[in-house]
Amino acid sequence: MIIIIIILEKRVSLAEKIRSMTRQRRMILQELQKMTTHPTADQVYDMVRKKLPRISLATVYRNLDLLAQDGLIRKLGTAGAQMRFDGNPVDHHHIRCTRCHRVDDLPAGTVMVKDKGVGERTGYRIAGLHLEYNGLCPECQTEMQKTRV
Amino acid sequence: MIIIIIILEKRVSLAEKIRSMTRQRRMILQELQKMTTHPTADQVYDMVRKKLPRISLATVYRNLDLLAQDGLIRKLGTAGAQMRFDGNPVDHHHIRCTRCHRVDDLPAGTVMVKDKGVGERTGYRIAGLHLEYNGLCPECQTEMQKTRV
DNA sequence: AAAATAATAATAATAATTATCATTATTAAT
DNA sequence: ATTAATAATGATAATTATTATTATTATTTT
Repeated sequence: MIIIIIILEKRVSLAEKIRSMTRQRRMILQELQKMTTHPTADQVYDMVRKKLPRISLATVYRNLDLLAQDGLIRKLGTAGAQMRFDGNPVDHHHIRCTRCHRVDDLPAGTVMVKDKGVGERTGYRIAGLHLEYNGLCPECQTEMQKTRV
Repeated sequence: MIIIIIILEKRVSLAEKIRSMTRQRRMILQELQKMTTHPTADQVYDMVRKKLPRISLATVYRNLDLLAQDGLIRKLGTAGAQMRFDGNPVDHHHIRCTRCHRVDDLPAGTVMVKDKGVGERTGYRIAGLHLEYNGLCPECQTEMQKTRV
């Protein structure tokens, strides 16, 4: 008689893991959806604290991140990253790798931005614009393939 | 007899103040112009240190900032700022005030981005793009007028 | 040459974000 | 339902990038 014992490191689930919607997470989402000001994490914290006074700032940061991962909210801009500098002051656009964070130039003429009355519609006195693509760079694409099963 | 004495807080020059090009500033500019990698401040620091071993990281930060102010180099992205979150996950663009840093939505249909073969030309697997205008918001425009002489 | 101004190097301070970890809550298994 | 396993939280420490401070050195102006 042969007995095979398999010990799994983790419990296995065939279905995709669904994140549990905790009171805190729900409240953060609710409050953020009410605001149209594109708040910072500590501004969200201040709002949520009125409803859940014992919530921690770390919980707010963690959940904002998870909610963004799940596509329920968005992070703005390319902030969070470290500042980068370009020795070429002539207007041009960039593309940034989501994995290794390297930044490349977009060849001139690759993109065309056409706007009509941004200043008029927003009331802003326009100074400039910033356009950045993001994706997986060639090197990281091959790296990803190696890692795949 | 009336004697009027005017004591100026600063020496006054009719011409625009021209920043002196120090050895350190020149070297930072030179090295940055050689690099096409859009380096971070500490990467510039590492390069420049090979030539000027006694230079300080703070000097690198300071001069990168001044060089950007003078338009000789560029800062990338909207980093440096604090991360902001948007409760609306639907694709749309933004405009940010350079003075008070508030962020507003751009009304749908204000901007059209047309690109041809970004993936093909760069080798990246494109995931998305981020477009952000910047300028002076209505409130800051009036504030600026008040401050004017 | 002397006085005034500006820039630097070294380092301390700040501020935003992330990591740690004991405790509590939630989910799954028996 | 009870127990075991997993995940999330709150509190706080740690980290990291950047900015501020300051005594000293360099550069300009008078």
